[in-house]
Amino acid sequence: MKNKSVVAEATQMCAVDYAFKRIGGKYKARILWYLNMKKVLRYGELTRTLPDITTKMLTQTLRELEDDNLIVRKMYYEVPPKVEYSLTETAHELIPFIAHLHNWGKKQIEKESLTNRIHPDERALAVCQTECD
Amino acid sequence: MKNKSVVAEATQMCAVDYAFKRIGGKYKARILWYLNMKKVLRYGELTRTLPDITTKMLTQTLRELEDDNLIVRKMYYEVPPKVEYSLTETAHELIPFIAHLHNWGKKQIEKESLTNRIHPDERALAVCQTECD
DNA sequence: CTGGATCCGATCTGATACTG
DNA sequence: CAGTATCAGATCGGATCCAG
Repeated sequence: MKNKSVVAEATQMCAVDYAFKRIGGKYKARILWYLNMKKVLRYGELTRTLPDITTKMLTQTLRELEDDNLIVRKMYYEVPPKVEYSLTETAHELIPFIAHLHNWGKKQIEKESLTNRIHPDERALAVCQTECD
Repeated sequence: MKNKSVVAEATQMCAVDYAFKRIGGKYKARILWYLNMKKVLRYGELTRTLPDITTKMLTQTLRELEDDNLIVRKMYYEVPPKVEYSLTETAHELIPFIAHLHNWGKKQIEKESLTNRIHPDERALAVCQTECD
């Protein structure tokens, strides 16, 4: 049951390293990014927003983000259950970074499309660009 | 011998995800960060700058960064051998974000030191802060 | 609807020994 | 000095089934 929270075992490492450990999971940055755009998302919405994630990974990632104080989990005791996730203030401070990273990534992807004769309109990007932008 | 370069298999993913794949390795951001500070580093210098890395990981990481066009490897055919690593232009565009991440990480670490009664002067941070700042 | 639990292969990381 | 090679351990990620 031990989540691998990074907080509370910090220190002894470079701040850059630390930061990456905290948001460097396979889906963490994306989840933060989406949460920033939509402000609030329910579990099911996240599942649909990240079509490639399994429930296990989503739950696990959300727990780690929560333990690391980057997201807030708000439960409504109803039937059927309802849970909402949103960013913490700490996470908000990270958004500019993720935004820049996103722009940089987009630029690089476009650059590759040109040099590798991959047509940008090949449907590949379409899925996510609509989500990201 | 296949290095796991991210370039050329891009697309089909979110730009944030893509960017993270490219600089998200365990040591990648740190190496870029140090290279930015020192401009040029030799293999041995990198080994000393990242005291916890093994030669295998260092070599592997450097190769991936090189394949992904983030660092330049310059060999001097001398005895003893000499190799210098430096950032590419593309990588330079990334530095502001890493700096941002670095500041965020530092802030969080300090915050933790307060709440978790870990004394900041416990030698833990000393090693790296002198390198990072 | 929002997860938890388990099993298992893939991937990543490290320790150690060796080399031009 | 700047790596390479090999083996093994650790961690990650996914599939599947189950539950309040």
